[in-house]
Amino acid sequence: MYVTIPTDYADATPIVPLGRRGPARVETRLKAGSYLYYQGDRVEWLYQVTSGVVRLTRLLADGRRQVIAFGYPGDVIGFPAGGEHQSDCDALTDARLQPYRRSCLESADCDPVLHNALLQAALREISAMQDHFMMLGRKTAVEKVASFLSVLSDRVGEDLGGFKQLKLPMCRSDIADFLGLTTETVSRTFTQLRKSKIIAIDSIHTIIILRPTALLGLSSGEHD
Amino acid sequence: MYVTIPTDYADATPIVPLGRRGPARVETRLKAGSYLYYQGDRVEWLYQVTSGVVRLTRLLADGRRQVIAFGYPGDVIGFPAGGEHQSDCDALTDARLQPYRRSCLESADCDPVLHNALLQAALREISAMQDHFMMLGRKTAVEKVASFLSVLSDRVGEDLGGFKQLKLPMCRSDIADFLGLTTETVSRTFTQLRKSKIIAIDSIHTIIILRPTALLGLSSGEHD
DNA sequence: CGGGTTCTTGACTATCTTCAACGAAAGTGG
DNA sequence: CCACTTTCGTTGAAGATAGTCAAGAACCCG
Repeated sequence: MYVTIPTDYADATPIVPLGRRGPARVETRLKAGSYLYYQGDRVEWLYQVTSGVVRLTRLLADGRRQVIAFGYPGDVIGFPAGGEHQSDCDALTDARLQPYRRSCLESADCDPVLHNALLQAALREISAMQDHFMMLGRKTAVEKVASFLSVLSDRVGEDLGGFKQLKLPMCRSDIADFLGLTTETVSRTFTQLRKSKIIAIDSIHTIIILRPTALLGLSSGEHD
Repeated sequence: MYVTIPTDYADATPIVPLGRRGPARVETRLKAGSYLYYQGDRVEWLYQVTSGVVRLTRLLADGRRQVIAFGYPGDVIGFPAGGEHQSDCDALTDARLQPYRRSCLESADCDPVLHNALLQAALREISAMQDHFMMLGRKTAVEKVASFLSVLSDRVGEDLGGFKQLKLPMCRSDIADFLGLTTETVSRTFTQLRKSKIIAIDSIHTIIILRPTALLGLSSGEHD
């Protein structure tokens, strides 16, 4: 998932219809912290996250890291290029994933409906990544963090007596590497949002959105 | 094209085999400055650039702009999401483009070879965009500009008695909006590279790469 | 309870942006 | 064809945003 400006996630995350013809599908289970694949691995499978959260990362030679995306339920991950995985993937929480053969994306032979669903997922991915370009290239720290929280709370926030509660399974440095910031800046920005009563920090990994409209405003450049 | 770290463009830009079965294909001609499509337009066609250079852009409400990509010969542009174009596209130079029906991407019925070629182009696009994330999120101004020039000269530089000459059809603000910088910073970085004898600026839109290895070094974080 | 990791905060710094001015290049109309 | 205007690129000075370095607090896990 590319957390940018809110989009219609009802559209964005249809549950892919399962192919009827393939061999029996076994859901993959992944423990928190374990890797699903590494950059350079040959791609045999794509996956749709069915529960839990995974993290896609890339490394630069000198250790700088970019978190490419977080994979939430409904997201399809593992699109190949040149037959190889383009990032590392590991689990932030225990996760379950539905695997699909790479061949189902690359040819319609095995199941036309599934083929098309995977293709549409790839096209949505391209569009979402374009949004993320704007985020990385043109937004300030506050705008980035506000966008991040805003989109996540729309997508996976839990209603909590008028407010929305948001669990963040990733650590601050993951958020930083996703948004192109440092952990310190992320932390300071959280504090700033807390002090202006836009969010409350229930625990390090649990945020409560007090004023969603204000948060949304900040995410697109309104001041204060 | 996403100008990031050099990749193997021999692989990256195969000329898509033309479908044999479709109706006669007419090449689209586009004059410099004219638009091919706008964000929100319904997608009828994808295009492969056959000559010239096009520019894909997105705008934020307050006028901030992100150049998503430059389309050079071989690049496929116009991937749809939700049936709509996700960016504006206009021509930086007179350009010719080979159109392909959107249906050829979305179904293998019309021409399986073409369908697969377009699909592979979409997958390469995803991978290239991931590289560009690293560029936007984690690189300094010098690294960004050096990467930009390095990749472009590999891909479209012309040999010139030992050196490589590079024509830049885009203006400084296009480069800035592509790299997530300001025009002033781009301009200053060009000057800096010129003063360290790594490039020469023949005219505003013509660069000569004097020390490609040094440029490549800068693009991945070597100092000086 | 203790040790290690993660998060927060502070002080300082660097990089990049902003604002402004000027020169060069390109487009326009007489 | 030339003067005029406009746009684009470069440069300088000043300022702001985010990064770096460092220390302490909070949290987690055995």
